[in-house]
Amino acid sequence: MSLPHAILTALLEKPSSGLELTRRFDRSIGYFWSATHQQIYRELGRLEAEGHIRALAPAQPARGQKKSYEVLPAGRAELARWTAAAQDPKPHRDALLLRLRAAAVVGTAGLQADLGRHLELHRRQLAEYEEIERRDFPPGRDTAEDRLRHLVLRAGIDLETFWTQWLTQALAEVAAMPSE
Amino acid sequence: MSLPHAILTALLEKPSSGLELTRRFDRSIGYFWSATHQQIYRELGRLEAEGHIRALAPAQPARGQKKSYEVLPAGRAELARWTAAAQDPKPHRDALLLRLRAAAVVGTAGLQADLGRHLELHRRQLAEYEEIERRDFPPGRDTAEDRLRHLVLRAGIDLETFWTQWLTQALAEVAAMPSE
DNA sequence: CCGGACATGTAAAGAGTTACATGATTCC
DNA sequence: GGAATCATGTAACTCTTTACATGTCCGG
Repeated sequence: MSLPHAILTALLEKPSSGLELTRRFDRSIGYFWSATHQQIYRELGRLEAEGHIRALAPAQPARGQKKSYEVLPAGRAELARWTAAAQDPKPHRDALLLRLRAAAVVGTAGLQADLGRHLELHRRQLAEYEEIERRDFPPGRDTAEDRLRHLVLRAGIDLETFWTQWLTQALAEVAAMPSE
Repeated sequence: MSLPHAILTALLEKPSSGLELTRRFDRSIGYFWSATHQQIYRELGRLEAEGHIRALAPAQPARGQKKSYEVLPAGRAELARWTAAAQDPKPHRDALLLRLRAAAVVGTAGLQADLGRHLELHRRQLAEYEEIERRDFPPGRDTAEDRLRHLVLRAGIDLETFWTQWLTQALAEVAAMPSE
């Protein structure tokens, strides 16, 4: 149940329309909570019905018309409540690790190419995060908000760093094996 | 679409009944692909209908009767196909990172306790993985299967190590902030 | 006035979660 | 024979994904 809270956070950072939110979920927020435009429109409808957000610019709500939303006090309160509430971590699901375990049983034939592709994807993501860090978090700025957001970005950087290293090692191991 | 392949892998490692699989998904396999017993029974039914697995010990298939399954050649072939096929990584979803980003907007009040709880959970998971490494991967063993499974376990260990370090730093940062 | 980009949605299928139901076995 | 445990399963719900539908606006 995190999607509504992801949307509330995004709207508090900046009131937006559905499509603008979709774009921000393709970068920024989406790096750790992805969502498609269908999910976003549905959830915007629910949040409005619950009184957590409200449409700005009361143009006629026609189909091709842009509709922007802002967060109401009730929405901010709900987000604060959720942020502070205890939540158990969700169990992981990682298809790549599963595939390696499967490969231990059925053989590694054909696996190398996709491992290499994943390595390249993680390298690119890492480069993108590092670019964001250079741009948005130059040494010296020091508000509480900056430190928190930088911490989140550091998690992304460190995780991508881990995956590039792990995949490099995995590729070396798989390359050294008979294809069976 | 990875659950059937997780089950095929588990059944190839060792033919099992639904409940035995459920238990193994609570350790081992479940560390990177979790599943509940309801999912497992539903999927066992599908896999049997598709001819990928078959029930062993042809006792009458009554309700409280144990029913074990083994993988058929078609199931092994499907698993090999899936293992080698190119797959895009699924986008991440991490509620804790989202909460930190939300806290940058609504304040960090109440967050510390749950960060500490998560840190403790990750420490325990790390200790469990390290225990498994000591037990199952003593220096010297060197089959291809061992190396692959060890690689998967190392990913678990390194990820948990990352989270304990990251959470330690996050706690320090949050503790140093005014609660707003 | 038409094609493409912008913008908001609907429908249906798939995957995962939660709650509950039912029968068999074993131990007291 | 009653309670606890083992074992398999159903049902309902939520969340996510994929494909499609519809309307607006703007440039040429």
